Amino acid sequence: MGLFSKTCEYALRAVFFISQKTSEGGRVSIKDIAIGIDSPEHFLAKILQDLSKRGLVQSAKGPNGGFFVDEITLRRPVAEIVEAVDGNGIFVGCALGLKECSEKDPCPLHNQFKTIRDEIHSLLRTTNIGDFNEELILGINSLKR
Amino acid sequence: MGLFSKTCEYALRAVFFISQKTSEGGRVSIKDIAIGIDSPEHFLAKILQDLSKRGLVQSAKGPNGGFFVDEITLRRPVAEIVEAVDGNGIFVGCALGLKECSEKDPCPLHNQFKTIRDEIHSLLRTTNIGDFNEELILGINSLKR
DNA sequence: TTAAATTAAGATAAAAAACTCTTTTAATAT
DNA sequence: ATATTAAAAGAGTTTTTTATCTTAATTTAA
Repeated sequence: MGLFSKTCEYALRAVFFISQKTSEGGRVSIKDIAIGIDSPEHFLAKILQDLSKRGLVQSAKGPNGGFFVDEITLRRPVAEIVEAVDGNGIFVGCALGLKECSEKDPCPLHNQFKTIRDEIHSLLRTTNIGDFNEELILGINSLKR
Repeated sequence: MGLFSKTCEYALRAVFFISQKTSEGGRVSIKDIAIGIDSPEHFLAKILQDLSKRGLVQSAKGPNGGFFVDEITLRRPVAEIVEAVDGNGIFVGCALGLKECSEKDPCPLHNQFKTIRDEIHSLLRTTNIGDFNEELILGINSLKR
């Protein structure tokens, strides 16, 4: 098991990909995204549909249509994608799955994991969707394999 | 989604529970463990069967039988339970699910998450199964709800 | 105004994870 | 020896996640 669900992994890779390809204008099709991030096309379509509804990517139908990200989206934090897909469990949940785990009534791992969760949260809140465009264009970062 | 699978959450809670109940001797039955950590009994039985094979808990059949942990197990790191159940993906995998993500060919989140993974790993390597016995007995820590 | 391109939506399928139930095996105590 | 207790093992079900396929709805351009 990874940190995120498979759906969320695809979502993140797809949004980074779209961001990189369209931050200067243009559109990119589901097909090209699926190839670009090595994901199942139809499954990805579903995921992007959902992100599109939430405004975490933009889309246009018809010829010359496709997905893209606008200025504002570029500056939204990566945390919003994770939260849209996987919920906030990774930021606030209990490591041992207890519903009522808290400062007051903690599980054995509560304090240690609180720190780690907070780090994950702040990391994802402070990095934005468009933050990797350059590295991706330069080929320093990878989104497939 | 939590950090660990549900199976792993049950495993951790169960082992902490058994440790607490038996570190001074005695046995505890699956039924009592299931009640004590609020988990499905038969499902937990499977999980403990597996942990028992791997020596991460001890078991005895028959009257006065049940599960327990011996001296050595008390001092084994919690990481071994996680690894036995969920594998090492949480310690070494890529946040975006890429197989070949590495220092050389990193995904956009590689460096940030490397740090976090390492923290999780070292946290779980340095805390041992028996480390919470006192807190559990005193009721400072909780394993259900 | 029609054909082509492209996402949206819906229905279904396959795989994995979570959970249940029944039978067998082993140990103990009487 | 036998009955009883408790885990081990096996088979099966349900739910969730992941993936596929088909059709509908929009948009554009000729």
